[in-house]
Amino acid sequence: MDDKFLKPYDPKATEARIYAEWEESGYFNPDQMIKDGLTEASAETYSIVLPPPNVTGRLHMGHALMLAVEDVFVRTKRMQGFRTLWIPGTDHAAIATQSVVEKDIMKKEGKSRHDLGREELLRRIGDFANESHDTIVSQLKVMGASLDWSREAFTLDAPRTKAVYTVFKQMYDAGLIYRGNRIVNWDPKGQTTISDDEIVHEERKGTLYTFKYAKDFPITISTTRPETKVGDVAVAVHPDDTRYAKFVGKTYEAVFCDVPITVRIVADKEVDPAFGTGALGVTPAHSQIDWEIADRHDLPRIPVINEYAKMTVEGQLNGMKVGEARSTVVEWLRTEGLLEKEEEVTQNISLAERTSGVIEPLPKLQWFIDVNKEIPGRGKSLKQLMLDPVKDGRIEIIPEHFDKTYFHWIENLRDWCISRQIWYGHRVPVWYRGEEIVVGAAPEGEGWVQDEDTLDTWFSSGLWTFSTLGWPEETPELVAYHPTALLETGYDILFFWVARMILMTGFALDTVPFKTVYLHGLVRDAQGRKMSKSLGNNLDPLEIADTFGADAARMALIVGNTPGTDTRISEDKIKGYKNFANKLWNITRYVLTETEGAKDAPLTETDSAVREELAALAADVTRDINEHRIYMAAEKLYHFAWHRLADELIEESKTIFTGEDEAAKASRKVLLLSLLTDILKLLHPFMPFVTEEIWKSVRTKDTLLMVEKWPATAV
RNA sequence: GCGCGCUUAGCUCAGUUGGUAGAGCACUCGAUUUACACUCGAAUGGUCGGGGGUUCGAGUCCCUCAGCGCGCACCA
Repeated sequence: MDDKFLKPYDPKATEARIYAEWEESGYFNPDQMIKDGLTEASAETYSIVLPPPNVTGRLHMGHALMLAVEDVFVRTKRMQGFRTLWIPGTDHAAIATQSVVEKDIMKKEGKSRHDLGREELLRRIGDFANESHDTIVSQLKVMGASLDWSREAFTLDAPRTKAVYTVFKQMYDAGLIYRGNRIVNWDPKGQTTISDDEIVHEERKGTLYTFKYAKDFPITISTTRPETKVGDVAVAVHPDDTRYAKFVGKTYEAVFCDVPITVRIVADKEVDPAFGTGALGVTPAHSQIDWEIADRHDLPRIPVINEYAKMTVEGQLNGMKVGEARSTVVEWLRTEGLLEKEEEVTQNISLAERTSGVIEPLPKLQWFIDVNKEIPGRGKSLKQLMLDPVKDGRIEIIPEHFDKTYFHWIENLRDWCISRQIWYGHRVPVWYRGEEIVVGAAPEGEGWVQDEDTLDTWFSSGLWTFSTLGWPEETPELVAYHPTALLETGYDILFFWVARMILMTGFALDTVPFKTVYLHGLVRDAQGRKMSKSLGNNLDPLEIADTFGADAARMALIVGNTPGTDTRISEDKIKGYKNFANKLWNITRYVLTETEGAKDAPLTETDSAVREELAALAADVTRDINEHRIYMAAEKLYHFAWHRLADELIEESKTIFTGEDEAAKASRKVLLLSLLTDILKLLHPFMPFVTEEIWKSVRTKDTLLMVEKWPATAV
C-alpha cells in the first residue's frame, strides 16, 4: 500500500496534478482515443458543446453545476466506448461585455465610449475579453471538465464570424432578414435596441390621467404617459362602441401644450371599450399597438421623443426629459381645466435587463428576422422550424413540462430584432454605396461603407453547435458529431438560446442542433436566495474547489438536484462530500492493506451474491445516467460505497479476516478488490479526481481510470 | 388575463411504469488507542397542503380549493 493513504485525502495537492495528466494523455480528444485503440473508429458518437461562458469575468456556481453535469455524461460515455467529444469555447457576449468594460472605464477614467472612439473601445474590450478568457479556461480545468481543448472556439473568432456572415447572407437571400423601420425596444441608458427577451418587467405605481386634448374636443381619453400625447394622430374606439360611433371618421385640430395636433377618430377592434374611457389616444411612433393601429388606418407617425428619452417638439416641452415633460403636461392640463381625473394605478414598466434603463418604444431602422414568412423551397416558416422538432420528438426537453413553456413562447414570438447599436460584436455584414447594397462579404472597390450596427449576441450563439464543428465547411467533425447528443443549460435561457439554436440549425442545416435538452435550475444559497454580488452570498467555485476539492463541489451540485428545479448549496453540503472523498480514500487504505498479495480465488456463495448486488447497482446506475437521472445515480453510488461497502461489508470482513475460514478469507479479498475497482469506475464521472488518484494504487496496468471500460451491468 | 411548477421528517430535497413512506443535514442517546473523528452504532421524527373521485390498492392518476414561486401577455 502506498504511504499516501496514511494521511487524509488532500484534494488541493492532487487535483491540478491529475488534470495535467489527463491533458497530457490527449484523451479528451476522441481522435487520440481512436489512435490508441481505446475507442473504436466506428463507434457511435456522443457530443456536447459547452454553453460558452461570457467573457465578462469569472465563473459562478451555475457554471460549476453545468460543468459537473456535462462532465458526468461525457466521462460516462467515454468509458462506455462512445466516440465522445466535448467542445469548449467562450462567448463574446456583446452587450454584456461592452457594458462591463464601459462602466469600468467610466469609473476609473470618467470617459464614455464616445470619448474613446470605436477602435480604442474595441481594443480595450478585446484586452478585457482575453483576460476573462484565460481566467475562465483555468476555472474550467479546476472543475475537472474533460473538454477537448484542441477544438476550442470563441463566438467572435474568424471561423465563427464566417459562419455568422454565411447564415446572415443565406437568410437575407431567402428574404427572412430584412431592414425595416419599426417600433423597437430602445434602451436610452445603453443607447441600443434590445430584443423582447432582454426586457424585465417591474411593477410600479403610476398615475392614470383622464383628460381631453382641448375644451371643444368631443372625447375624453386616459393615459399614464400624457407627454406622448403631443405625438397623437388619432383616437381609436371599439367599432361596436355606440358612445363614440357618431365621431368615427371625423378629424379634429387642437393645440396640445403648445403643439398643434390633428386627431382623427378611428374604429379599431384592438381597443378595449371597458378600459378607461374606452377611447385610446393613438401615438404611433411611441407605442407598439398604436404603430399597428396606424398601419391599419394609414395614419402618420410623428416622433416626439428621441434616443435620449427627450422631447423633440415645438414649444415649452422641447428638450425636456420625458419625466419632466410629463409633469409639465399635467400642469398644463390642470391650468387649462382639461384634466378630469387622476387615479393611482400599478403598472408594469419595462426595463432593460442589462442596464435597468426604462425602455422607450421608438421607431428605428433596424435589421429583423421574419419568423412567420415561408422559407422559399421549405414550405414552412422559422416559427414552424422551431416548433416541429419538439412536437414530433426529434428533440426531447428534460424536464418534459418545459416543452409547454417553449410552445407558449413561440406562439407569442414576433420578428426578432437582430441589430444592436453597440460596437462589440459581429458587425452587420452589409455594405452600402449610395443605393447599392452588398450582403455577406466586403465588396471590392471604393466608397463602400459597412453598416454601423452589430448583431445581437444570440445570433452567433445560435450557430454554436455547428459553427464549432467547422460549418460552413463540410468538415469530418461536422459529419460525425452533428446533431450533438445533448444540450445542457439553464432553463433561464431556453428562449434566448435554445430556441435560437433550433431556429438557426433548422434553417442552415435543415436538422436539429441536439437530440436532448437538459435544463438545470438556478443555484441558490442556503437560504434559497439568488446568488448575487449585492447580497455578497456568492460562492466562488475556485475557492470551494480550493477548500473542499472540485470533486466535493461536483457531488454537492449533483446529488438531489433534479433538472428544471432550483437547488440550494451550502458549504455544509459540500463538506459532506469532501468527507466522502476521504471515505473512499480510507476504504482503499483498508482494502489494499488487507488484500496485499492476495491471489485469485473462487467466491463464496455470500460473496457472489454481493457481486451480483454490485452488478445490479451498476445496471441501475447506468440506466439512471442514460435516462439523465444523474442525481439518483450519484446518490446510489454514494450510499453503496459508504453505507454498504464501508459500513457493512468492510465491517464484516474484519470478522472474516480474524477467523479460521481460509476459503472465506480468500474469497473476501477478491470481492473487496473487485468492489473497489468497480466503484471507482462508476464514481469516476462524478468524482474524477479522487477516483483517478486512487486508481494509481489499485490498477494492475499503467492506465488512466478516465479511459477504463465502464463496468459490466450484468454478472 | 393565459400558462407552468411547487407544497412529503425540524431544515434541504428524492421518490422512474400506482404495490408497506426515503436520503442528507440537524437533534437525542451511546461507542471508540479504529481503514477513516473528514468515525461508527442506535433512537426519535411524516394522517405526503385541504377536500372529493378512480382503483383491490393513490405521495404517485383525475377533479377542486388554498398558499408559494416562476414564465408570458396586457399595461391607453
